[in-house]
Amino acid sequence: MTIKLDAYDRILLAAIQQDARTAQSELGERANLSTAAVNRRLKLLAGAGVIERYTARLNPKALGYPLTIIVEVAVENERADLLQEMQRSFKACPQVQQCYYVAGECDFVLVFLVRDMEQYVALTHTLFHDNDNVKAFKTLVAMDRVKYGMDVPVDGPPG
Amino acid sequence: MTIKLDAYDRILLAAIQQDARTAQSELGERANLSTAAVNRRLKLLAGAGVIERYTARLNPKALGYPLTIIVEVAVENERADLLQEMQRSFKACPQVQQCYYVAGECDFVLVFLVRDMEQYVALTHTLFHDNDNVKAFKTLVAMDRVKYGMDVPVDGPPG
DNA sequence: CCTGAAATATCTAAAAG
DNA sequence: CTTTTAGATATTTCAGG
Repeated sequence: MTIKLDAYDRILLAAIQQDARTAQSELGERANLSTAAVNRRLKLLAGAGVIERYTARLNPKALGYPLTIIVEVAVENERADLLQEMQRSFKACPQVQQCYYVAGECDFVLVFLVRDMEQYVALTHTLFHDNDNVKAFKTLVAMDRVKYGMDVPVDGPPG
Repeated sequence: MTIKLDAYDRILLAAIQQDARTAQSELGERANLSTAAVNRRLKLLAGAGVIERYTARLNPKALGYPLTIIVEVAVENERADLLQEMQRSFKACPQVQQCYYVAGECDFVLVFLVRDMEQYVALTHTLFHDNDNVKAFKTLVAMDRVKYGMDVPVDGPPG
Protein backbone atom coordinates (compact mmCIF):
# COMPACT_ATOMS: atom_id res chain seq x y z
CA MET A 1 0.00 0.00 0.00
CA THR A 2 2.72 2.46 0.96
CA ILE A 3 4.91 2.91 -2.11
CA LYS A 4 8.56 3.47 -1.48
CA LEU A 5 9.75 6.92 -2.49
CA ASP A 6 13.34 7.67 -3.36
CA ALA A 7 15.12 10.98 -3.48
CA TYR A 8 14.20 11.47 -7.15
CA ASP A 9 10.53 11.05 -6.42
CA ARG A 10 10.71 13.60 -3.64
CA ILE A 11 12.33 16.17 -5.88
CA LEU A 12 9.59 15.66 -8.44
CA LEU A 13 6.82 15.75 -5.87
CA ALA A 14 8.09 18.88 -4.18
CA ALA A 15 8.34 20.61 -7.52
CA ILE A 16 4.91 19.73 -8.86
CA GLN A 17 3.30 20.49 -5.53
CA GLN A 18 4.62 24.00 -5.90
CA ASP A 19 3.89 24.27 -9.60
CA ALA A 20 2.07 21.49 -11.35
CA ARG A 21 2.84 23.00 -14.73
CA THR A 22 6.57 22.59 -14.51
CA ALA A 23 7.59 20.81 -17.69
CA GLN A 24 8.88 17.29 -17.36
CA SER A 25 12.06 18.36 -19.11
CA GLU A 26 12.56 20.99 -16.41
CA LEU A 27 11.80 18.45 -13.71
CA GLY A 28 14.34 16.16 -15.30
CA GLU A 29 17.02 18.82 -15.13
CA ARG A 30 16.35 19.46 -11.47
CA ALA A 31 16.38 15.79 -10.54
CA ASN A 32 19.03 14.71 -13.03
CA LEU A 33 16.68 12.41 -14.86
CA SER A 34 15.62 12.11 -18.47
CA THR A 35 12.14 13.34 -19.33
CA ALA A 36 11.19 9.76 -20.03
CA ALA A 37 12.15 8.76 -16.50
CA VAL A 38 10.24 11.72 -15.11
CA ASN A 39 7.19 10.78 -17.12
CA ARG A 40 7.33 7.19 -15.96
CA ARG A 41 7.71 8.17 -12.32
CA LEU A 42 4.92 10.72 -12.37
CA LYS A 43 2.58 8.18 -13.87
CA LEU A 44 3.59 5.64 -11.25
CA LEU A 45 3.11 8.13 -8.44
CA ALA A 46 -0.30 9.11 -9.72
CA GLY A 47 -1.33 5.50 -10.13
CA ALA A 48 -0.20 4.67 -6.61
CA GLY A 49 -2.21 7.57 -5.23
CA VAL A 50 0.79 9.53 -4.00
CA ILE A 51 -0.32 12.24 -6.37
CA GLU A 52 -4.01 12.51 -5.61
CA ARG A 53 -4.85 14.99 -8.29
CA TYR A 54 -3.75 17.99 -10.27
CA THR A 55 -5.73 21.06 -9.47
CA ALA A 56 -5.90 24.79 -10.00
CA ARG A 57 -6.15 26.75 -6.81
CA LEU A 58 -8.65 29.53 -7.24
CA ASN A 59 -8.95 32.83 -5.39
CA PRO A 60 -12.08 32.65 -3.23
CA LYS A 61 -12.53 36.41 -3.16
CA ALA A 62 -12.44 36.63 -6.93
CA LEU A 63 -15.26 34.12 -7.07
CA GLY A 64 -17.40 35.98 -4.59
CA TYR A 65 -16.43 34.04 -1.48
CA PRO A 66 -14.47 36.51 0.62
CA LEU A 67 -15.33 35.05 4.03
CA THR A 68 -13.61 32.07 5.63
CA ILE A 69 -15.28 30.76 8.75
CA ILE A 70 -14.14 27.95 10.96
CA VAL A 71 -16.72 26.06 12.95
CA GLU A 72 -16.47 23.52 15.73
CA VAL A 73 -19.42 21.22 16.03
CA ALA A 74 -20.31 19.06 19.00
CA VAL A 75 -22.81 16.26 18.56
CA GLU A 76 -25.36 14.79 20.96
CA ASN A 77 -25.00 11.18 19.98
CA GLU A 78 -22.04 9.51 18.33
CA ARG A 79 -24.01 6.69 16.79
CA ALA A 80 -22.38 5.67 13.56
CA ASP A 81 -25.41 6.17 11.34
CA LEU A 82 -26.05 9.62 12.76
CA LEU A 83 -22.44 10.64 12.27
CA GLN A 84 -22.45 9.36 8.72
CA GLU A 85 -25.57 11.29 7.90
CA MET A 86 -23.95 14.45 9.22
CA GLN A 87 -20.79 13.84 7.25
CA ARG A 88 -22.85 13.33 4.16
CA SER A 89 -24.61 16.66 4.65
CA PHE A 90 -21.31 18.46 5.20
CA LYS A 91 -19.73 16.89 2.15
CA ALA A 92 -22.71 17.80 0.03
CA CYS A 93 -22.49 21.47 0.93
CA PRO A 94 -20.28 23.35 -1.54
CA GLN A 95 -19.59 26.07 1.01
CA VAL A 96 -18.01 23.50 3.32
CA GLN A 97 -14.49 23.54 1.99
CA GLN A 98 -13.03 21.22 4.57
CA CYS A 99 -14.39 18.93 7.25
CA TYR A 100 -12.47 16.97 9.87
CA TYR A 101 -13.88 14.44 12.29
CA VAL A 102 -11.87 14.99 15.44
CA ALA A 103 -11.23 13.67 18.90
CA GLY A 104 -11.24 16.25 21.65
CA GLU A 105 -13.65 18.81 22.97
CA CYS A 106 -15.72 18.84 19.84
CA ASP A 107 -16.51 16.31 17.12
CA PHE A 108 -16.17 18.12 13.81
CA VAL A 109 -14.15 21.04 12.59
CA LEU A 110 -15.42 22.66 9.43
CA VAL A 111 -13.97 25.34 7.21
CA PHE A 112 -16.58 27.35 5.35
CA LEU A 113 -16.21 29.64 2.40
CA VAL A 114 -19.19 31.96 2.20
CA ARG A 115 -20.33 35.04 0.31
CA ASP A 116 -21.36 36.89 3.43
CA MET A 117 -22.61 36.44 6.96
CA GLU A 118 -26.14 36.07 5.76
CA GLN A 119 -25.23 33.02 3.76
CA TYR A 120 -23.37 31.59 6.72
CA VAL A 121 -26.34 32.06 9.02
CA ALA A 122 -28.58 30.37 6.50
CA LEU A 123 -26.19 27.42 6.33
CA THR A 124 -26.07 27.12 10.12
CA HIS A 125 -29.79 26.61 10.01
CA THR A 126 -29.84 23.88 7.43
CA LEU A 127 -26.75 22.13 8.71
CA PHE A 128 -26.87 22.68 12.47
CA HIS A 129 -30.09 24.06 13.90
CA ASP A 130 -32.26 21.75 11.85
CA ASN A 131 -30.23 18.74 12.95
CA ASP A 132 -31.29 17.37 16.32
CA ASN A 133 -27.97 15.64 16.74
CA VAL A 134 -26.02 18.90 16.81
CA LYS A 135 -25.51 19.79 20.45
CA ALA A 136 -23.58 23.02 19.91
CA PHE A 137 -21.36 24.80 17.46
CA LYS A 138 -18.80 27.55 17.82
CA THR A 139 -18.07 30.07 15.09
CA LEU A 140 -14.63 31.52 14.41
CA VAL A 141 -14.45 34.15 11.69
CA ALA A 142 -11.14 34.28 9.87
CA MET A 143 -9.68 37.74 9.64
CA ASP A 144 -6.64 36.55 7.77
CA ARG A 145 -5.61 33.40 5.94
CA VAL A 146 -2.09 33.45 7.23
CA LYS A 147 -1.15 30.22 5.52
CA TYR A 148 -3.32 28.09 3.36
CA GLY A 149 -3.07 25.35 0.83
CA MET A 150 -2.87 21.58 1.01
CA ASP A 151 0.90 21.36 0.91
CA VAL A 152 2.51 18.31 2.43
CA PRO A 153 6.10 18.40 3.68
CA VAL A 154 8.28 16.52 1.22
CA ASP A 155 11.30 15.74 3.30
CA GLY A 156 13.11 12.46 3.56
CA PRO A 157 11.92 9.67 5.85
CA PRO A 158 12.41 10.25 9.60
CA GLY A 159 15.61 8.26 9.96
CA MET B 1 -9.53 44.61 -8.80
CA THR B 2 -12.41 42.18 -9.03
CA ILE B 3 -12.44 40.85 -12.55
CA LYS B 4 -15.82 40.14 -14.02
CA LEU B 5 -16.44 36.47 -14.67
CA ASP B 6 -18.94 35.23 -17.19
CA ALA B 7 -20.53 31.83 -17.49
CA TYR B 8 -17.72 30.60 -19.78
CA ASP B 9 -15.09 31.49 -17.23
CA ARG B 10 -16.97 29.65 -14.53
CA ILE B 11 -17.17 26.50 -16.59
CA LEU B 12 -13.44 26.66 -17.21
CA LEU B 13 -12.62 27.40 -13.59
CA ALA B 14 -14.81 24.62 -12.26
CA ALA B 15 -13.21 22.18 -14.66
CA ILE B 16 -9.58 23.04 -13.97
CA GLN B 17 -10.21 23.18 -10.25
CA GLN B 18 -11.28 19.56 -10.48
CA ASP B 19 -8.59 18.54 -12.93
CA ALA B 20 -5.93 21.02 -13.90
CA ARG B 21 -4.68 18.75 -16.66
CA THR B 22 -7.83 18.86 -18.71
CA ALA B 23 -6.75 19.79 -22.23
CA GLN B 24 -7.83 23.16 -23.50
CA SER B 25 -9.49 21.46 -26.44
CA GLU B 26 -11.58 19.44 -24.01
CA LEU B 27 -12.37 22.57 -21.99
CA GLY B 28 -13.45 24.22 -25.20
CA GLU B 29 -15.87 21.44 -25.96
CA ARG B 30 -17.43 21.65 -22.53
CA ALA B 31 -17.83 25.41 -22.61
CA ASN B 32 -18.56 25.69 -26.31
CA LEU B 33 -15.49 27.75 -26.95
CA SER B 34 -12.58 27.43 -29.34
CA THR B 35 -9.28 26.34 -27.85
CA ALA B 36 -7.92 29.75 -28.71
CA ALA B 37 -10.61 31.39 -26.61
CA VAL B 38 -9.96 28.96 -23.78
CA ASN B 39 -6.27 29.73 -23.90
CA ARG B 40 -6.86 33.45 -23.87
CA ARG B 41 -9.27 33.22 -20.96
CA LEU B 42 -7.07 31.00 -18.85
CA LYS B 43 -4.16 33.34 -19.31
CA LEU B 44 -6.32 36.29 -18.38
CA LEU B 45 -7.68 34.52 -15.32
CA ALA B 46 -4.20 33.58 -14.17
CA GLY B 47 -2.92 37.09 -14.76
CA ALA B 48 -5.79 38.57 -12.80
CA GLY B 49 -5.10 36.24 -9.90
CA VAL B 50 -8.37 34.38 -10.15
CA ILE B 51 -6.25 31.30 -10.75
CA GLU B 52 -3.69 31.51 -7.98
CA ARG B 53 -1.62 28.55 -8.99
CA TYR B 54 -1.57 25.11 -10.48
CA THR B 55 -0.63 22.45 -8.00
CA ALA B 56 -0.50 18.73 -7.45
CA ARG B 57 -2.29 17.57 -4.35
CA LEU B 58 -0.23 14.91 -2.63
CA ASN B 59 -1.31 12.17 -0.27
CA PRO B 60 0.03 13.05 3.20
CA LYS B 61 0.05 9.45 4.37
CA ALA B 62 2.11 8.35 1.39
CA LEU B 63 4.72 10.94 2.32
CA GLY B 64 4.91 9.84 5.93
CA TYR B 65 2.48 12.38 7.39
CA PRO B 66 -0.51 10.33 8.48
CA LEU B 67 -1.65 12.58 11.31
CA THR B 68 -3.74 15.71 10.91
CA ILE B 69 -4.06 17.83 14.02
CA ILE B 70 -6.06 20.98 14.46
CA VAL B 71 -4.98 23.46 17.08
CA GLU B 72 -6.59 26.53 18.54
CA VAL B 73 -4.18 29.07 19.94
CA ALA B 74 -5.02 31.91 22.31
CA VAL B 75 -2.52 34.70 22.76
CA GLU B 76 -1.73 36.86 25.76
CA ASN B 77 -1.19 40.13 23.97
CA GLU B 78 -2.54 41.15 20.59
CA ARG B 79 0.17 43.69 19.88
CA ALA B 80 0.80 43.83 16.16
CA ASP B 81 4.48 43.06 16.28
CA LEU B 82 3.94 40.08 18.57
CA LEU B 83 1.21 38.70 16.32
CA GLN B 84 3.36 39.12 13.25
CA GLU B 85 6.22 37.30 14.85
CA MET B 86 3.91 34.42 15.67
CA GLN B 87 2.52 34.31 12.16
CA ARG B 88 6.02 34.26 10.81
CA SER B 89 6.93 31.28 12.97
CA PHE B 90 3.80 29.41 11.90
CA LYS B 91 4.39 30.11 8.24
CA ALA B 92 7.96 28.97 8.50
CA CYS B 93 6.99 25.59 9.93
CA PRO B 94 6.48 23.02 7.13
CA GLN B 95 4.24 20.92 9.37
CA VAL B 96 1.82 23.82 9.68
CA GLN B 97 -0.28 23.25 6.60
CA GLN B 98 -2.79 25.98 7.27
CA CYS B 99 -3.06 28.90 9.64
CA TYR B 100 -5.98 31.25 10.13
CA TYR B 101 -6.05 34.37 12.26
CA VAL B 102 -9.53 34.41 13.70
CA ALA B 103 -11.96 36.43 15.77
CA GLY B 104 -13.73 34.54 18.51
CA GLU B 105 -12.72 32.54 21.53
CA CYS B 106 -9.22 31.97 20.25
CA ASP B 107 -6.83 33.85 18.01
CA PHE B 108 -5.34 31.32 15.64
CA VAL B 109 -6.48 28.06 14.17
CA LEU B 110 -3.74 25.86 12.80
CA VAL B 111 -3.84 22.65 10.82
CA PHE B 112 -0.81 20.47 11.33
CA LEU B 113 0.43 17.53 9.31
CA VAL B 114 2.78 15.45 11.40
CA ARG B 115 4.56 12.10 11.27
CA ASP B 116 3.46 11.09 14.75
CA MET B 117 2.49 12.44 18.12
CA GLU B 118 6.09 12.77 19.13
CA GLN B 119 6.72 15.21 16.33
CA TYR B 120 3.62 17.15 17.28
CA VAL B 121 4.67 17.43 20.89
CA ALA B 122 8.08 18.66 19.82
CA LEU B 123 6.44 21.31 17.65
CA THR B 124 4.19 22.48 20.47
CA HIS B 125 7.33 23.20 22.42
CA THR B 126 9.05 25.27 19.80
CA LEU B 127 5.93 27.04 18.63
CA PHE B 128 3.81 27.38 21.78
CA HIS B 129 5.51 26.59 25.07
CA ASP B 130 8.63 28.52 24.19
CA ASN B 131 6.57 31.55 23.20
CA ASP B 132 5.58 33.74 26.14
CA ASN B 133 2.76 35.27 24.16
CA VAL B 134 0.90 31.98 23.83
CA LYS B 135 -1.67 31.90 26.59
CA ALA B 136 -3.18 28.51 25.80
CA PHE B 137 -3.70 26.04 23.00
CA LYS B 138 -6.20 23.29 22.44
CA THR B 139 -5.41 20.15 20.44
CA LEU B 140 -7.93 18.33 18.27
CA VAL B 141 -6.70 15.14 16.64
CA ALA B 142 -8.35 14.36 13.32
CA MET B 143 -9.67 10.83 13.09
CA ASP B 144 -10.97 11.35 9.58
CA ARG B 145 -10.52 13.91 6.86
CA VAL B 146 -14.13 13.90 5.84
CA LYS B 147 -13.66 16.58 3.21
CA TYR B 148 -10.49 18.33 2.27
CA GLY B 149 -9.03 20.41 -0.45
CA MET B 150 -9.03 24.08 -1.30
CA ASP B 151 -12.02 23.98 -3.59
CA VAL B 152 -14.00 27.15 -4.03
CA PRO B 153 -17.65 27.06 -5.07
CA VAL B 154 -17.91 28.14 -8.69
CA ASP B 155 -21.52 29.13 -8.96
CA GLY B 156 -22.92 32.22 -10.55
CA PRO B 157 -23.06 35.54 -8.71
CA PRO B 158 -25.68 35.85 -5.93
CA GLY B 159 -28.25 37.79 -7.93
C1' DC C 1 15.99 0.91 -13.57
C1' DC C 2 17.80 4.12 -17.09
C1' DT C 3 18.67 7.07 -21.71
C1' DG C 4 17.81 9.05 -26.26
C1' DA C 5 15.06 9.58 -30.20
C1' DA C 6 10.86 9.42 -32.58
C1' DA C 7 5.82 9.97 -32.66
C1' DT C 8 1.76 12.36 -30.56
C1' DA C 9 -0.55 15.67 -28.43
C1' DT C 10 -0.90 20.10 -26.61
C1' DC C 11 -0.23 24.81 -26.24
C1' DT C 12 0.45 29.47 -27.99
C1' DA C 13 0.35 33.19 -31.07
C1' DA C 14 -0.88 35.38 -35.27
C1' DA C 15 -3.98 36.48 -39.03
C1' DA C 16 -8.34 37.27 -40.80
C1' DG C 17 -13.60 37.41 -40.40
C1' DC D 1 -16.07 36.28 -30.22
C1' DT D 2 -14.85 32.77 -34.08
C1' DT D 3 -11.84 29.70 -37.23
C1' DT D 4 -7.65 28.39 -39.25
C1' DT D 5 -2.83 28.07 -39.64
C1' DA D 6 1.69 27.33 -38.14
C1' DG D 7 5.44 26.80 -35.12
C1' DA D 8 7.10 25.95 -30.51
C1' DT D 9 6.63 22.94 -26.36
C1' DA D 10 5.36 19.13 -23.92
C1' DT D 11 4.08 14.45 -23.36
C1' DT D 12 4.22 9.74 -24.33
C1' DT D 13 5.87 5.69 -26.38
C1' DC D 14 9.36 2.69 -28.02
C1' DA D 15 13.93 0.62 -28.84
C1' DG D 16 17.75 -0.78 -26.56
C1' DG D 17 21.51 -0.72 -22.59
